[in-house]
Amino acid sequence: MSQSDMQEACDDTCQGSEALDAARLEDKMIDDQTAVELADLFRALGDPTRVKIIYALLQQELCVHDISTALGMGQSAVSHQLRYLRNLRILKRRKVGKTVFYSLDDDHMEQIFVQTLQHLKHE
Amino acid sequence: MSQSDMQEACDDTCQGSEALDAARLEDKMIDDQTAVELADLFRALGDPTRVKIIYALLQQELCVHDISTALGMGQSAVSHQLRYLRNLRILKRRKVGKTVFYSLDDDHMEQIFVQTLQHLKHE
DNA sequence: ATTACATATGAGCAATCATCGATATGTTTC
DNA sequence: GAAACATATCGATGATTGCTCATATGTAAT
Repeated sequence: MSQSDMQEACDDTCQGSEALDAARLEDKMIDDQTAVELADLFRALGDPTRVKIIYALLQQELCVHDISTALGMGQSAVSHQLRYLRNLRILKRRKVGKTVFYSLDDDHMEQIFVQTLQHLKHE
Repeated sequence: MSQSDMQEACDDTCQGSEALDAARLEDKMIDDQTAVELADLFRALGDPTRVKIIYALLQQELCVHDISTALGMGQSAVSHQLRYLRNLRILKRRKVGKTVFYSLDDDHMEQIFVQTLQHLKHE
């Protein structure tokens, strides 16, 4: 309660915000659903295991077992993450006999990784 | 244990993976630290509130109160997220009197958002 | 100094999540 | 059909996290 009072009052005193009436701010806001979808996608990349999986698949198609071996992780954990990434249409499957090959479903991932790696290196 | 047995055995039978000896896979893997740092960055973008904050700041510098108002959230919650994003050098501060203006510390975010929004729209 | 404002911080709680172990499904070979 | 293999799924658990409430810090005006 004391917070909303504070906010009301600030509308009159905040420097720099006179130029922004509420209407203008609304216009520049991202809509809720898009924000959630964006966040869901980013969160999918927000785990070291999934980063490693995607990075490996950036270079070549791999089967579950090979990913599991490469990461030194249990097959179950890897399979869970693969399903997770597939549900978000980041990965796709290709079945050959009993083996399932995973690969990227989209070529945006490469650019996203490149940009983010640049952000890391810089500064 | 039964899992590693399964993995050993698969090395001989997995189709398509004959071309990948362990050494080659190692070479194409991302190193652990980089994976963690990448994941940390992505996780920072993996929340609707933070997405909204960054999206708003993509267009203009804003003070804490204005962000708080725009998102319809408590000042404390916003302040916490701002600190979080600042620690990862995604945002920077500029102080004017009692007001603190936040803005992006880097111009990579725009590209990252553009690419990821494209991934969303497509398919 | 006192009051009001703007932001920052700390503790606690509910919810989410990554992993593991065990088991299930699907496929090939014998 | 039975056995072996590859992957998928289920349940449980420890760890992380986003928010709220309360309070602290810093700044400006009277």
